[in-house]
Amino acid sequence: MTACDCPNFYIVFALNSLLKPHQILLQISKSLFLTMGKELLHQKFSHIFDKDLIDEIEKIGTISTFIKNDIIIDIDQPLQYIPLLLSGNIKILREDNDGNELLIYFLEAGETCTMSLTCCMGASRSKIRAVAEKDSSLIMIPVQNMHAWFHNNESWRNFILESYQTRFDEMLEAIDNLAFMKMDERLYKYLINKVKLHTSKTIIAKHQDIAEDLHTSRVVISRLLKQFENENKIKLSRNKIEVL
Amino acid sequence: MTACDCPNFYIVFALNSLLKPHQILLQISKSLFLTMGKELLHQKFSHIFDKDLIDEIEKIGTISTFIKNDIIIDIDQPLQYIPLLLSGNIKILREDNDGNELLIYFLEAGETCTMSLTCCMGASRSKIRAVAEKDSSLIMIPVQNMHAWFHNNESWRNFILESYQTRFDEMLEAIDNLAFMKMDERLYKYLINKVKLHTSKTIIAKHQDIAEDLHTSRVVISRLLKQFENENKIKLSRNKIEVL
DNA sequence: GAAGTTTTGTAATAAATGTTACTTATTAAG
DNA sequence: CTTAATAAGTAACATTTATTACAAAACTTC
Repeated sequence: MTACDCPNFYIVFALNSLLKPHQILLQISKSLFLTMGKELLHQKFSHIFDKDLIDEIEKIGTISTFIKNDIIIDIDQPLQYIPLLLSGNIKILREDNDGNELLIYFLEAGETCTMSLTCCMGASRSKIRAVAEKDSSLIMIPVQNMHAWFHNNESWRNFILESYQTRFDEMLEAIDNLAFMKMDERLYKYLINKVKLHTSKTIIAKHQDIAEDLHTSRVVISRLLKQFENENKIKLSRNKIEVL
Repeated sequence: MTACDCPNFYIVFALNSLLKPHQILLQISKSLFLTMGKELLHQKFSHIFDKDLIDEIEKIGTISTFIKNDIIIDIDQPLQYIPLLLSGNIKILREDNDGNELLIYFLEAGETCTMSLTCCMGASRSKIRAVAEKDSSLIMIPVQNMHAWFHNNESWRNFILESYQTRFDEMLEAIDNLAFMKMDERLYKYLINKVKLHTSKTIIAKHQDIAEDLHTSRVVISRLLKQFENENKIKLSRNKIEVL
């Protein structure tokens, strides 16, 4: 009997990463898992895609799940699927030759990664790294379908164009941040952004992690965070930042 | 008799800018002017668009010319036309609230400004400034046509997608430059880029202009250029940099 | 709860970039 | 040719960010 024939089996979240002790395996039925995914697909995308397309995505797409910090797509990895984000958040990072990282933007549920669009179009490899910011679920669409839909489905075409536009704006914002803002402003904006994204005043992160996202050093971040605390903008504790 | 009825009249380059003494008015016939534009359209775009589309562009598009340093599109300006670059080069700049500029990328003949695509799609205003880097000619397509073609012409659709991809890559490169490179590297890359673009080893520019493109101060550029000269990478004179 | 590990705090210093102020060179205009 | 305007050179200093080094605090593990 294969896993597929069994109505109840363990869905192991994030098969492509090592599980850490605190990461609990959930015992759910495969059908429940798929139902949840489809539910999310309808919820997040039914106002974007027409009925027929939703049905086709449901039929063709495969659902993948990732836990926090999983690498979803890495740099230079060839892309055969377009991901639609059903739940969670994904951060899109750039890396230089020396391994320095920089956060470019976040993806939220109901969005796609435009980078993967450009890669799939040009049959090239990923230029960015996508990392799960929270536990996340995706529905993956094979490139062939994506191409076909682009030529025969208007709602898909509009979705792609709107995605490009959103991402373009975010890239411009990333450029503005780097070119015109000092590190303290960049950090504060980063904190506010995180708070919005997680709809919680409390950010769970180490100074080191933040330093990597902003491509600076841990000491710089600690220094600035302490300064923010003195200005009563935030409250610091180990692994935790509360934005006031 | 209006200008249009006259077979020979002065085409004033860059009607939207003040002419400087050295800028010569060319006396050419209107029909020659249009013929040249159409010739360029065929030359630069016939391998991109199908025959029918070229014909339609020829019929619908209006040709505009700009001289060096003309502002073609400014920030917050509403966009009703998509420009296709027939000849010359255009630089795309970003500006912050304090008026600081930053060069994002250059456009070459045969390309379009993807920014204007995103703006036209969303019926929003320009987020960037486009400045003629050389004397340039454009063919302008009204937004309505652009929309229609997107839905019924595959070569146009592919052109748009490829434009997005090119521009995306260039935005990523701009981000890399800002995030990972020091000013000396950024400046050297800028010089090399200019040399390639103008297919000439000699760059005609003031240190102040370069400083603005890279969003730094004139003194910093002068210092670094002098350093490059000492390293025999370039040769400096007033308003001129020769790359060796 | 002792020992080890991880995270944060902080000072001292270095390097990169930005600013000010002034001089010198080059070109343009009369 | 002289004067004025513009561009470039340069020194001194300020600010921002990066680096190094180490100590203190907060958690983990046994």
